[in-house]
Amino acid sequence: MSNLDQARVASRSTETTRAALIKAATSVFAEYGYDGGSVRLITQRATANQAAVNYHFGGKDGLYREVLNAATRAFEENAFLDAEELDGLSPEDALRRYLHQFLLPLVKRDRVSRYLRIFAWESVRPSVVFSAFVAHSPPRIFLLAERVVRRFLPQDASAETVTFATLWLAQQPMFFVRDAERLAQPPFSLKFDEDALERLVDTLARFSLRGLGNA
Amino acid sequence: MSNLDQARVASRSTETTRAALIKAATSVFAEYGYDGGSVRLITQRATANQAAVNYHFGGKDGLYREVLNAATRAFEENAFLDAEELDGLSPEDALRRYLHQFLLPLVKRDRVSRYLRIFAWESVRPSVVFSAFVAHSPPRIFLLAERVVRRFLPQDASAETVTFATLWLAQQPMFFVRDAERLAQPPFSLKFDEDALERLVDTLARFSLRGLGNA
DNA sequence: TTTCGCTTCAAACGGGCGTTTGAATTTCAA
DNA sequence: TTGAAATTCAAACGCCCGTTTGAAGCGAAA
Repeated sequence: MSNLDQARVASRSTETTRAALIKAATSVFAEYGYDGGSVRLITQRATANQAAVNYHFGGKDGLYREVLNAATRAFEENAFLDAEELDGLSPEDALRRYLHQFLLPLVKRDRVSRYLRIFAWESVRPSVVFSAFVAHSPPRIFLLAERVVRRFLPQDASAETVTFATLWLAQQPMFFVRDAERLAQPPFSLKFDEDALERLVDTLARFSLRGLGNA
Repeated sequence: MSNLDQARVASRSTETTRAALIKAATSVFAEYGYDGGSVRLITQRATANQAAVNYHFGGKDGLYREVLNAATRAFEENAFLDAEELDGLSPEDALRRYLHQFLLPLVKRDRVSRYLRIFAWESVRPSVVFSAFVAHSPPRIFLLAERVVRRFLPQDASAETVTFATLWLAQQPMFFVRDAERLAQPPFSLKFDEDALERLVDTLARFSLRGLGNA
């Protein structure tokens, strides 16, 4: 495998192609998930040849790992949410902030939003690539939900309860992020402008905090 | 199309094949969803020829519609949950009963459980077949969540709020039903026996009713 | 300018999918 | 028993997928 050697003396063209492929792959995987996103569509958006994916990344999975690496890096740089910042807030505000940040993809289409959508896809049906990836080094973003949940649970809560609650909280915003396009159409017809986003944050935060009982 | 004529004078063998295909399709679609379930696997489980699906049902989509019809019929016969029974309960008990019935597939593998799993799949990424099917006649099961939710919301709640809340409640149990196998493995390792089911119902009902705030 | 290694490219490969085909088989009324 | 209709069957078709191939293009060192 001379890929590493190639990278060391990479020409500008090489880096251009690699970057274009990673960028295109990020948007395609965010839209369709790993299994649903095709190499042909990625290379088409990157105006690159189909074989380029295999040449530069060893395959579709290698390209995806590169995207996941970039996402992990972004989250480690707290581009999404600072764990320490969370601790400085009250439990209620921490929950609210978590939901708000996670629902941002509904109105913004920046880089972090695409990463969040990819994670939302993986929370539905994890690809083998992703499973192997998180088995090696669990992404920080997954620990944020647990961090928020623990603020509410008693110290002596069982591991099962913590797992239930963490999975539960993590699912709250993911559904809306993943299915934004579908929810925009009948029979739901939900339009997500910034006001609707705030109302959704309100609703989810209220339900998450106090449930339907005090709605 | 002489399919209708054929059906009218169908031999016993015809009905046997049709029934075997529908039964096999129900289990395959419950396991893998519509897109993920292949005709080859269905016909293999039914010990039928691949072409039989097209001959008897006009295609994979026709077979799926047949399964959806059977599911709709089962739910209309209140095999899952009686809408009037719900109204007889307190809001809290109605919610609890809704969650319990919806989580039953975690420990039972009967016919209704398979139907529920199919709906859980469709709640993630609806197939075009399903979308067209529910556009024609929305299945009763989808109205149950709204029925439960309305008990908690004020009379003058906006349509958007009702939609938010209904989608929210419907998602609560679906995640666990859909991903039962995955959650049974590391890193979650959740074992769903009947006791764990009760604890999960407890947790979800508590969160849904009173949120994390009073956990 | 020639040469050599990196990169691009169009084309094809192999495999899974739903579907179609046409012949063989079974069924059942005449 | 015969003959036509209904059903089954193995095989192939066409499509999309990720990947491989080998030649062509390109840039920089000799």
